Amino acid sequence: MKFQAVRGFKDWLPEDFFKYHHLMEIARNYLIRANFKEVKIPLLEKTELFMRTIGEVTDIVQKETYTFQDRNQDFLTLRPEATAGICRMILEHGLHVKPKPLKFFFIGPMFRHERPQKGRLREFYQIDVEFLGNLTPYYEVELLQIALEILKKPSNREDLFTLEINSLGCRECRPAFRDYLQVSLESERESLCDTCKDRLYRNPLRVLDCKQEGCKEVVKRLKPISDFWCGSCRGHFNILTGLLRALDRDFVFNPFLVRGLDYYVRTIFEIKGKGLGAQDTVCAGGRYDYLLKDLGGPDLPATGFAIGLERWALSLWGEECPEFLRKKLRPDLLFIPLGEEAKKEGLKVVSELRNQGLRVESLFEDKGLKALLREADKLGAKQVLILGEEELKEGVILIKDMQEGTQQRIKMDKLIGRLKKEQRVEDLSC
RNA sequence: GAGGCCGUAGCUCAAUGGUAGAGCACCGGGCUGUGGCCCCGGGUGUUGCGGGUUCGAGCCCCGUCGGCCUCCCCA
Repeated sequence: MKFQAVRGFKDWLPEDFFKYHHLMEIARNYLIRANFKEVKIPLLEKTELFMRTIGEVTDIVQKETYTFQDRNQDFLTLRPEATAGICRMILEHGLHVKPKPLKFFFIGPMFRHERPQKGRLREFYQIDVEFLGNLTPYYEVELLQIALEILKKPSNREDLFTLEINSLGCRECRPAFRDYLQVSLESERESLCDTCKDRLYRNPLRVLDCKQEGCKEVVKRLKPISDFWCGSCRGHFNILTGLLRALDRDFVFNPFLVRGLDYYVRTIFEIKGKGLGAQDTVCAGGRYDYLLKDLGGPDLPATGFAIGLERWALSLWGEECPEFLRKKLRPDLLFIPLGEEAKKEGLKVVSELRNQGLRVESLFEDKGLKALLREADKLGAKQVLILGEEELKEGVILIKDMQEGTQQRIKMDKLIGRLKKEQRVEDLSC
């Protein structure tokens, strides 16, 4: 084969499409019910936007973006996440003056140049949800509930997902923790891995997230970030977790949870899926209270999360396409004409049936009825319409139920009424 | 970006360094007015690609591309 898809980029075959579309629709419907508004942002932004928001020294910006110069020599970057673009959109269109809270969601592909493995692609879809406004813990818990409800909806199983939560503190209290980290890590510098030695100066919080044994040992002896929370952050977090408990929502307080994007402050969280291997974060998010202001906008607290579509599907069904979705690949009706006249008439019939909302496949083949029925069987058609010379003459058509094996002849002009009554054409989209 | 394992037909997988195979799928026929079953026939292939070693390479070596796993990072 001469050409193959670019590494880490995947085709969606029909089974995949049904799978992903099904999940996107579940998320979309749920978010609309919570009165979030769907938006679309461009695939590309000026590179500068991502450097300013995600952070210049983050891994994402330093080594994972698809960045290039266009014909005007402008530096452009394929979006590695959606929050930056949404904030830009809000400010560019002055949406921040509209009544609060602002609630948006966006579904689309993101791009990161990482080494592909299970659950990690270079082009992957995110369901991105953003909430901007006067952020009380109630709103935050509401948002967490939305994430959890969406994730469990397709399977109705909550046990597939676990919520981990932490607070990074605000701009008042985080510097103290950062200083403490730097000082105490400095004294144990020799036990740290090379990347962490580097992180010590550039982004010490990330050492907390390191998986190297040596670093983990050091981290274990540190005081948790919660010791440094200011009164306001502490109070906020306690109310939030209290609400979760009152709602019987399971969660794990993980004081070592950090995020890879610099704009996060205060509450952050990850939802991990089962059976996913190393890449098990299905959903992640948190607050970015200062982001809008840093971009020259108003002081507007905000929070959001993103669900990784492919990972979500993996956690639910593995690589498989579940039977209930596979079924939807099959046509309800298959039209089989016999002879040239029947084919001509058939063009009218199938068109009319489709206009009435029925899902119809046609087989304009020069084969015998036996062969055509065999095709019908392979296609999994529920019912077959047979139109031959005899039927044409009499103005009738045959309806054969493939499962029952029964067959009826019916007047052409009564066909549509009859089918509409019988067939409950549900959601044809997916 | 680093390390390990892997790459044979559309799919799942065989083949001691000695003529590339099986099952499923697919195509044609038995079968031009009634499917599922059955029977017959067909291998559909640049063994990922490019070099090298060898009388001879799917097998050994090097490179490369791709996949999986781990690190890293995150959705």
